[in-house]
Amino acid sequence: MATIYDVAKAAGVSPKTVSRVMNGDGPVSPATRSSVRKAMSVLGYVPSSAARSIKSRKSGLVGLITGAISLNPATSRPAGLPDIFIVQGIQEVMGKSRATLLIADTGGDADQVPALARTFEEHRVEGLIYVTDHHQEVVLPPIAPSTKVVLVNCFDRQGTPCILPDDRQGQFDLVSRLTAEGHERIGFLTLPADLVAARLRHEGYVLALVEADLDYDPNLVIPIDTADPDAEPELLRAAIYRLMALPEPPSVICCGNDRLAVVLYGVLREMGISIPDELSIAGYDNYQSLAETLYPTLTTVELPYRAMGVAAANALLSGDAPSSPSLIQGAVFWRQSVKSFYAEKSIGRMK
Amino acid sequence: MATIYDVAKAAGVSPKTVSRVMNGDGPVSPATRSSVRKAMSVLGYVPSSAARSIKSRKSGLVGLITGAISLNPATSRPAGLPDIFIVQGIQEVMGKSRATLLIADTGGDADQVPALARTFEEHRVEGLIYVTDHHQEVVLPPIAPSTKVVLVNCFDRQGTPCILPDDRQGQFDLVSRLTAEGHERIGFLTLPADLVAARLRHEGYVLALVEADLDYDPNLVIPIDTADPDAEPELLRAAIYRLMALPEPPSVICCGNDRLAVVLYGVLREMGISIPDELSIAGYDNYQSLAETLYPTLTTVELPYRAMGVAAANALLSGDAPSSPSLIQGAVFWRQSVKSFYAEKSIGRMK
DNA sequence: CGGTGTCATGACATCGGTGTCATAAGAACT
DNA sequence: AGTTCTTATGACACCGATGTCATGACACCG
Repeated sequence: MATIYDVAKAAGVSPKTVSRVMNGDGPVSPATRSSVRKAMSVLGYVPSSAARSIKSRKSGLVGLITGAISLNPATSRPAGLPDIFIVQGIQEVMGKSRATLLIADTGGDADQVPALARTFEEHRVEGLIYVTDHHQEVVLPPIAPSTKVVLVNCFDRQGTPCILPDDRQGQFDLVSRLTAEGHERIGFLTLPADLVAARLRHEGYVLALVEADLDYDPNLVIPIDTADPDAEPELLRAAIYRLMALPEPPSVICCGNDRLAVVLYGVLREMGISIPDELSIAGYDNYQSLAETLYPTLTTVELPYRAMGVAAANALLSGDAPSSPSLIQGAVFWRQSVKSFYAEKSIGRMK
Repeated sequence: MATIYDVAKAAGVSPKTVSRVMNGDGPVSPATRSSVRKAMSVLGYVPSSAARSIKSRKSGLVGLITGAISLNPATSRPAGLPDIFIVQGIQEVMGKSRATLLIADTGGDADQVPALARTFEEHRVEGLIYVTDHHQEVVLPPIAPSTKVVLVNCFDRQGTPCILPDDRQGQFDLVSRLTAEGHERIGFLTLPADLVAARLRHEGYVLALVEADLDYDPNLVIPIDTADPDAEPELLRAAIYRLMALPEPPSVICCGNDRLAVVLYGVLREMGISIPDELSIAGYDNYQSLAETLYPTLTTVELPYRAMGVAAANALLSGDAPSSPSLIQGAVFWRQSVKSFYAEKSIGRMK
């Protein structure tokens, strides 16, 4: 591969002059410039970013650590959501900047993270983004303090800047919308309580009930163990029996996430309960390929992954990473699976 | 950031000795070794890969150009398939090697490719993988001949090493399986003929008929224009009418891809035709999140994207990139949407 | 016409490592 | 004891770019 010296020799000038032509530094006469340009193209010269970054102390690289690529939910069942959208958001911003994105995938193994972070440090990345597949606490390996770090979908105890989905607000918005449509008995099939998202969404659920001046009935809230997907239909069936056997059964059921809602669709079909005429269903995540494909389409709350990625990349590039967690709002997507309770009642009367 | 000189000074040795400790080059006394190690950890020393690669001429980087991240089909409708699986396969192999993967996303804009390739050359990548979202011909920008290039899901006229799905064989296998199950009238809703995959799959279809000693009836083959997704249901409806109005209507319909099959499901539901009792359906791609979610689950041919990614990465790492296109086989996934024609007949008799 | 400023260019040092070769201290051998 | 071989280590140049400073050629100005 040709070097700057080869170009200089070919053009009959000094290496420094070639450098000037490339970077537009000092003044260069038009004649010299064109002969240098010619020499560069003849030799197929491409400057070495390694040599460059040695002096300038700037690599132009941003590192991204994720499991999103290997753990794409379409392949591996138990995985979380399409966190690949976070990567998309990051990419979208990085593509517009000068930075080159260095992506490392953990392959689902968190033990890989220190080694990957180390590799990034060797490449002198100017920023490091760490993305997890679900909202959780993490412990970062030691990283040079000069490297700016942004966490996405996770947080640590050191107060590293982080971008998080506003799960509490999301569930609050959904439930508020349900109450506004007349629903008063709102079932909630929550995710296991050890998940951060589950706790926050439950808080949002409670807050929305309070705001609507409705009582919180613990009988309406049933945690579903999602550890074993094969067991889910059975768990859901049992949960639905319990809910529908209540003196005042729910008119709508919120699922901890969209995937659970899909399974619930199947269970309800088997049980002969029609959605949304007999029971409305809502999910969480706006797992689009599910929510829009289902019949009826699923009302759900967006997990704003793409926006989170964008926020993370911007935080890194702008340099002023927020010191406190940055909560990103997700919109409620209102689709066919939820019917206004008023409508439901009137249809009931018309029968 | 600490340099090798800082470490040397702290340990009271020469930089070269520090280098020896890191790389296990020459002999180092145990005492010296431990004091160097200590100095390294105290200073938090991380060697600079830029400085290193200048002399060694090895960057340890592999570049990947793709649109898979930004063009994920779950977000943008008209896009192709989850080519992200190709990236997964590549990642899977790279993660096990020493190489670091540099990923650049075109954002769907092919004009970006030369610029991205250039950036990679500046980083002196040791290999370059170019992935497209569907089987097609491409034109590569000029790339230094020393850089090994592998194309995935695409090919060029220069005979650059490439990894392709064996579309012909895949369709052949599917149709052969159908004929083995007794189907003799096999409809085929093909993709537009300007797609490479469409041509190859059609060839496979014809070959399978020949092998089964069945006539090729052009009335059974209808190309569907997929340019405007909103128009698809109408096109499919018309196609189904035509097919079912034939003197001998098909007992099974092969769709150009799984997405088309999904739309067809909806159309058939509307038309009151049940799958697979009245008509069997097969797709192509094994777009898993669709094929397994649909009711009934969809029989289809796998587009072996992950395996293609693995093959590409291995070709690069092993160095002996195949000179001729490497065709990767995809398996037939036999699911509920196709019924044996014998079974169909017998049920018909039982009525 | 000499002094000053601008333009175009090059010499040289430097970034942070590594390859080459030299060298000093013992150990081993004659 | 002198020679040779090994072991442990350092001095120095070099990879390919860029920052600093110097220099020569003119142009401009009073």
